Amino acid sequence: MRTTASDRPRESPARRRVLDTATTLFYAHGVHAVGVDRIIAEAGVAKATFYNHFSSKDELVHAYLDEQYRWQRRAVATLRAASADMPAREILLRLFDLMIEIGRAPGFRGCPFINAAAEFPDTAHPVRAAVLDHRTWFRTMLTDLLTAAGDTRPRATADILMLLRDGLAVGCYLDDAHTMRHIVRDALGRVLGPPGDTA
Amino acid sequence: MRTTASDRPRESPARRRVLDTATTLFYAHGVHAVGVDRIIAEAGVAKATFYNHFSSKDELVHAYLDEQYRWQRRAVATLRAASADMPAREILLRLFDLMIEIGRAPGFRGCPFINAAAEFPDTAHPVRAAVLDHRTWFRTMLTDLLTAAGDTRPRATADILMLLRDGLAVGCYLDDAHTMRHIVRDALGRVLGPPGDTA
DNA sequence: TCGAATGTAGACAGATCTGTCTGGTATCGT
DNA sequence: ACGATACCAGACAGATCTGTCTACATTCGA
Repeated sequence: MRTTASDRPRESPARRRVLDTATTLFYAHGVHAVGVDRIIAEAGVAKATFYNHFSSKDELVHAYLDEQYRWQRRAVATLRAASADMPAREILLRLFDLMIEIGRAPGFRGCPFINAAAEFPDTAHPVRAAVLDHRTWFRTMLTDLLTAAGDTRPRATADILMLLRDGLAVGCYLDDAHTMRHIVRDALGRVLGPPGDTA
Repeated sequence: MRTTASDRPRESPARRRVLDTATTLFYAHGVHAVGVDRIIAEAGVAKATFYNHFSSKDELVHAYLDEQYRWQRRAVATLRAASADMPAREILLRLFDLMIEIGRAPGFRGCPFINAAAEFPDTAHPVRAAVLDHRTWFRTMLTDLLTAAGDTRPRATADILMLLRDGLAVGCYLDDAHTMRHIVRDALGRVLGPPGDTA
């Protein structure tokens, strides 16, 4: 059973090019710094085509974040599938390793959701709703993993891991991304306690 | 000895109004979302006057961050002066309490430096240099406090506290700022270890 | 073969952006 | 009294912003 259709917008080569280009440009330069003209020029798409697929720039921004969300969920699903036979604590450590790996990659510019929120102050804006959705998902996933790992206060610990996650994203962008692995491992060790500890 | 003058730009009522207005607008809406026209209109200042005090909008942005930096150093200096007779660990806890208090205030929109960095990708831009200066200062201050508190690895711990600081700023903006106090206290307890512990 | 869908190219409107410039006014020290 | 300084008001240039529109080309299924 294919689930390509219905709820998600129709796929087309032009739409794909626009979304890919917008993703690159929005992330690299910020949303407000990139105009529609530049996006369609680099995507090689006519303006009418653009507005045929997206009713406004705001909708494109929302689609950009939606796709980021989708990628992250897929990445986490892949990680969990590949680590199915491992203890939950190990999966957690690998999750943070994965985030640091991403943060060390050239061109990393922080968390796209945090960055977008910095540019969209209106909490009623769909972009902010997308940011909240993403955060809720991530926090819930952390809580699940911590529960499976036997953490006695999984929700409290998940809130702390959210601090580390956000700090990791900012730190990889603004500080030395190479030292971040040690820092985060140290932090995780202190926050989670010694291995096998259920406190 | 007054140090009001020379190195810092000349003070004037018009300049003051411009900088205050820009601070409010830049922080509330983001730098790129606020134009010079709006700033001078709300500041009640002529355009020529604006460009007489600031050679460009970029310079105004830099002045905005510079002032934020100044405010934070003053706030920390005040805190340390008021807590001079307390153990360093207690000062650290109060420092984070202060940050959370700020983060809970209405209109809080995250760390102005992190937000500015999200809008300025060019690492060679003066704005990014200002962000780095601020981070270096803050990390150094944490290291000093941790050293005074008898932490055995003050630099490593300071790096972790940077994670918490950044996560705190993001979390107060995007999540429930009211629960952040408990979360951060919990995190500090785990990261710093039990009171009196020098590990 | 025809019509619908999808695409390109680009003019256009109306607003807003940064930065420059002219001209007039008020204040203040000397 | 006078010159310097600071300020206000606003026109202006040139670019760029979002979004709409016209006109035409291509593809493909019925």
